[in-house]
Amino acid sequence: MKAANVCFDYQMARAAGDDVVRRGLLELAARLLAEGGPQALTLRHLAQRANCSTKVVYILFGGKNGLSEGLKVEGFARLRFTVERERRRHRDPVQALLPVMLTYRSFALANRALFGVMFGNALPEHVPTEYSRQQARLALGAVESSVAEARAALGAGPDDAREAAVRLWAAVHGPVTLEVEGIMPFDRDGERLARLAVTDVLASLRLNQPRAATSLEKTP
Amino acid sequence: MKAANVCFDYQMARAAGDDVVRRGLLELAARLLAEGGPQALTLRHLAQRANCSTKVVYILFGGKNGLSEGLKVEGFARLRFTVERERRRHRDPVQALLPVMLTYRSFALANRALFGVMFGNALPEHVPTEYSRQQARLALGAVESSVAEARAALGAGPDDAREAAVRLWAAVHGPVTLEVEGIMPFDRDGERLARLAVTDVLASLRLNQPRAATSLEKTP
DNA sequence: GTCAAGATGGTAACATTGTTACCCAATGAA
DNA sequence: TTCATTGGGTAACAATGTTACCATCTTGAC
Repeated sequence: MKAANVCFDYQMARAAGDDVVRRGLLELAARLLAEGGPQALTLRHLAQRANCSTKVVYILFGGKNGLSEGLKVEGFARLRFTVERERRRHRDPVQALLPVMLTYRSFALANRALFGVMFGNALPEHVPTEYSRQQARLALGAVESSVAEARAALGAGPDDAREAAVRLWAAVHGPVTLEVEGIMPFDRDGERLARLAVTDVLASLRLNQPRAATSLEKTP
Repeated sequence: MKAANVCFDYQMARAAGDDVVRRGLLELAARLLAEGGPQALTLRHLAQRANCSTKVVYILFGGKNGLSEGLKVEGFARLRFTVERERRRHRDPVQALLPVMLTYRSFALANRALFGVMFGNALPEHVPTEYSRQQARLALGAVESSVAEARAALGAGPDDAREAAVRLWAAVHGPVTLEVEGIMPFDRDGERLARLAVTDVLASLRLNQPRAATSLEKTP
């Protein structure tokens, strides 16, 4: 049997241990998803492209639910990485907040299908596991750190960085979801709507303007 | 064959014309969806409960895609009705804005599965038609009217009521989606998050406070 | 070194889905 | 009356997730 795919060959990866196989299958699954949408992610397609049988998915992931779960976790890990990278690109943590949140939109547009798996119910009847929710929390943690840094730099801002992060996340999630799912009524500039959504919340949190950095102590 | 369902019997509705059949099938489909989630909405289930064959769905809707489309349109019609009803319950159009937007959340919680069909891709590989997008626009129109009324009452507010409506819609859509899909990291009060999201945008639009109603002309 | 036991994984069958080919019946027009 | 057309039921088909069965391969005890 000839190798069916240059990206990942099961028979080759098998020699390197289960972790490599798992990772390779997940990457291939993500590629199938990106190429042909959710309907293209079939156990048989995956097995064929990976040069193995569908049984392997059942051994390593326990079935398609497990594979979806793995994809979800993978997606949140990538999102977290993307957000963190953008966060590090900025010196001023206050000025960083807006671009960091807009990274959410870039990620969604660049990984539409994966985004659909992570948030929408692109894969039918998938029950999210506690583990995947934990991964989502980790991704949100990057935003939370960003908020905390900005607050520290301003000497002001919300007490509850976690709640502020959730509000920012939710604010950007709305327009991005509407845009990426193609439901946005009245075609509008998605980037502009996302930016407005973020700045509205930032203004409410008093995290928008890098007002002349006062060296006051934190006590009022 | 005995009647399989008290809600809708195909053989009985047939005598009343196609529109009744279409409406009855849609209502039954929505009920199946609400009762058992997207996986319970099967053409065979639907046909069995309706006491007919799956062929009828193909004749009236053209297949499952058409049925999903019909459900989507039905959902947007219901959403619009709900929003309009809430809008009429208030005298002061400015004070109405927040409860009107929160109706979005009530609707999503009361019709989780239908909401998933309307916005998430709960039904696989559904391509939204221009007609369904038009229905979504109609539902958004209710919000737009609400914004326009508030602006008129205040003698101020955004010039572009449509853009303001889209921003409000997107703002509330984020937290509601995260809540209803069960992805909200760190369990939070969904109602509070939705309210904050709306008020943040309202503040940005200067539509929040019914500041002492000035009888000034609109010119500055 | 040999043999048994357990894991690994491929094949094929099964149940369920959307979809459609085939066919029957009814209804209306010529 | 007869024929054609349309509505609609049955059953078959293709694709999918899942699993029973079985071959093969490793591995550890004696």
